[in-house]
Amino acid sequence: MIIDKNNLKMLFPNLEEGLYNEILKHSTIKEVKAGEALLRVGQTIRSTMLIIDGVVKLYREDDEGKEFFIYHLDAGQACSLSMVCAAKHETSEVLAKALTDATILAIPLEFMDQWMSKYKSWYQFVITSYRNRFEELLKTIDAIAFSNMDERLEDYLKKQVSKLGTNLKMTHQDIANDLNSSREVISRLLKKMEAKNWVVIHRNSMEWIKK
Amino acid sequence: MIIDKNNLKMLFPNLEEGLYNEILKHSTIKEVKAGEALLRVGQTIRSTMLIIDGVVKLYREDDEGKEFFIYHLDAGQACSLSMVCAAKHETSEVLAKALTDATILAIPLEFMDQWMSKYKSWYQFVITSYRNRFEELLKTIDAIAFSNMDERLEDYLKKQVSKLGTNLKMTHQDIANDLNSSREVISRLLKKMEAKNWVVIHRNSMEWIKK
DNA sequence: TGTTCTGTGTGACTTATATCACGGTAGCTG
DNA sequence: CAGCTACCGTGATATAAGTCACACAGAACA
Repeated sequence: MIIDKNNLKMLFPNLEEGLYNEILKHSTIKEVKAGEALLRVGQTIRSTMLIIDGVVKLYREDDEGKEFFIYHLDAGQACSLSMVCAAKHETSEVLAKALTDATILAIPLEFMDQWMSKYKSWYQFVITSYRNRFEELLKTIDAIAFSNMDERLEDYLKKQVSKLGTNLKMTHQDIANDLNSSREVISRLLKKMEAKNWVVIHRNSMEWIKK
Repeated sequence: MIIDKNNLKMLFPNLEEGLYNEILKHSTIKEVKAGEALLRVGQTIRSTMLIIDGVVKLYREDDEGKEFFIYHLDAGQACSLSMVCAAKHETSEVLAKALTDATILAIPLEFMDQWMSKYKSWYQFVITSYRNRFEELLKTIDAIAFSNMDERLEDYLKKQVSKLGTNLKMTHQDIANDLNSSREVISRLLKKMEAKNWVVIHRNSMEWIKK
């Protein structure tokens, strides 16, 4: 994928002219295949990552390696954690996996500090990213603290639909893993949703038909 | 409480000289009584808050007003959310309550932007605050996603002890509210902990004796 | 001093979710 | 096509947590 100033402007509007040039000059492009991890727990972060294309999923891991889905990142967003960590030369607390094939712009960490004082628009962008990610985390907490599995499943599917369209290619086991539940539970809940005409279940996929 | 440059330096080390002066010049001091709310959900945030003295508890609220405890803020820390929100003139997503009597330094939001580009130490401080708060949130998610109530209760009590000492003046109902559980459940779990000699239960209080 | 209130303890029961055990089936692969 | 494997459905059962009902005890107060 070729990235020029124009598509950078489309994805990240409101940055200063000079900043677009610097980004293009200093960043490297990473192509990631769907399913691949682009950041692992414990990995040292050496660059800030901007999502150019595709969707990335962020996970929290427990001691036994169970992966709990926390939120999505779309094109035009930045991995906030990579920004905080990068600024402090620290390691990742999360696992990031490409949901679709994805293109990532990696900006070496030394520019974080530099641009922060040089470009007001960069500072605004970073702060806004943080706020948005923080809010996502709070919503995740709401879901697990206050909602039952049926609501959480509904939310989860709606989010997937908003990223990938109504035809969801995933198994019940996949969903169970993301929600830290079990296949049987998800199967039963999906059946109930099918009875309510929210979804049509196939093998290895399903179709979300609820408006 | 009188705040001068010296105690500011003690609480927030590594800031630039000029920045301490600016903080003292432009901020106002707020005294809050234990139990009082210093920030409500939906409230517009007009200043960034630094904790000078005391302990503050942050909560997430659901639609029916149930309060779910997320983390503590100590003296020397900043309310990250007040920083993000302040920078964008937005409203609060959380409820902040004083756990003890507390002293807060409120810095009008216009200085956020200014100092960010003027003082590298301020930028570092803000970024570090974020990272730390983000990590707290992730730990909170771990707890509710991966742990049972007994572990969560233990964690919770240990945190309280680290803030307030081993003599905890709170009712079982208070704890149940913070953990979004019910009094009976907490009562039973505490009984089990007492049997293991982790805690001695009194009326309206308990003593944590586990090392 | 007795009365009231608030906090606590506990058994019985309900509910949500997890786990176990299995049987069935779609789709691939040789 | 046979046979295999991954996925799905479902009853039975287990477990954690929430709810209900009520008894009781210490503190507060009149």
